[in-house]
Amino acid sequence: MPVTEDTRSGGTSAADDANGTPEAPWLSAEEQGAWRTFLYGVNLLMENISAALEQDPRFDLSLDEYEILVRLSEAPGGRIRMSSLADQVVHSRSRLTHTVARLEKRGILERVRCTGDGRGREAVLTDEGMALLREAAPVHVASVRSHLVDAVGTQGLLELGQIMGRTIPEDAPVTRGTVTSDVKD
Amino acid sequence: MPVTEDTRSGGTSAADDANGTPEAPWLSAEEQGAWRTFLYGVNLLMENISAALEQDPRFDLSLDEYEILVRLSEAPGGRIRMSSLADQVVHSRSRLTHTVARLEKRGILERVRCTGDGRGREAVLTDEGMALLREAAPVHVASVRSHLVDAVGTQGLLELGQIMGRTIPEDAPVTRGTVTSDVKD
DNA sequence: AGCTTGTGCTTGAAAGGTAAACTATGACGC
DNA sequence: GCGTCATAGTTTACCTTTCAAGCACAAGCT
Repeated sequence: MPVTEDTRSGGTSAADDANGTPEAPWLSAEEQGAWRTFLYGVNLLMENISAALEQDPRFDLSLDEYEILVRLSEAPGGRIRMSSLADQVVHSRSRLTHTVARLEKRGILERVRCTGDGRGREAVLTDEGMALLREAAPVHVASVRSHLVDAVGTQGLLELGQIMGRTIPEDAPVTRGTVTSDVKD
Repeated sequence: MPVTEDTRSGGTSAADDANGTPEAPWLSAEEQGAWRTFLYGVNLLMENISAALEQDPRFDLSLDEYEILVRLSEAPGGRIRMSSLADQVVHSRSRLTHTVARLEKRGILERVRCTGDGRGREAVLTDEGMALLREAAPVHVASVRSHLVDAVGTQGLLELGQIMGRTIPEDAPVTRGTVTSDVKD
């Protein structure tokens, strides 16, 4: 006896009837199925893509750590302020502090004071970090290809980016720039 | 100086030139942007949707725990074998053991021996668990609506499901059934 | 029966993540 | 310049996940 199932036939899931309660606007069976598939697919995809990077003994980088390196490598001067970096990779500040501390211990990046604002810190990619990233990048890209692009095609990937882009608020950090150029909707 | 950027103009990212090395078939700028947006969007979305459930003091359920309850509630007899459940929610066996142990301690489910195979265990949803799920479901659905469906529309959601479905292998557990019924591609 | 191998799940320690308190700096009012 | 408040990061304690054994039952062999 499913809990999250809508009984209304195919419908557009309108706001609920006019009694007082803020009644649950359930998802239609179709929506529900799509959401489940999406969630399962994303979980599996992330699992696979993380694994590709982690299992390679040359790196010892999680996908999250890799993302940090990528962001840094693309930033001017290879440096980004901690809080901004945290937002970009969607981590709590605390989590970023821990992760960056580990990476710093490995010599992959450094932390320096912000000039002009003594409170802030910037993470700066070291040459070793850059070298590691250069080694890891092809492996990562290959796994994105094999697990995602090969399955859904370039068009599918562009659509995924296009649609997910619509969930991202206007004032979100970075990313939105390169979203879509000439995808015909 | 970006590491993961393709220099070839707009291109279709063909397999590489004929020298020996398994050269990295980079992503085009478009693909790259889409992947980034997708990744960022998914991270943010999961963050938001988890938070909605976790912040409600009535439940104290992570999204992963919630997913476990949903799967159980939909299974015949409210029971699923541990390994199958692990696959369905994309957790390691160890992780599922720990999580289920915690849920069991809270009286939300029970673990019983499989009849016929003494090695296996089944997780069984208790009445309390079912009650909790019934309470939590509307909250979860509401957050999926507000963070995803309201942003991308029903059509967008169906497309997400459709496309992500293509990344899921044939022999994957469950989910694939309800993927799409009459989405025109 | 008695081994050996395989499978299903659990355990326990270490690594990683979360949440709340804490430190250090800057900003503002007076 | 001094008190208050806000902001940026870090620290600490606790909880969760991972990783590498480990235990229990099943299955096959001889």
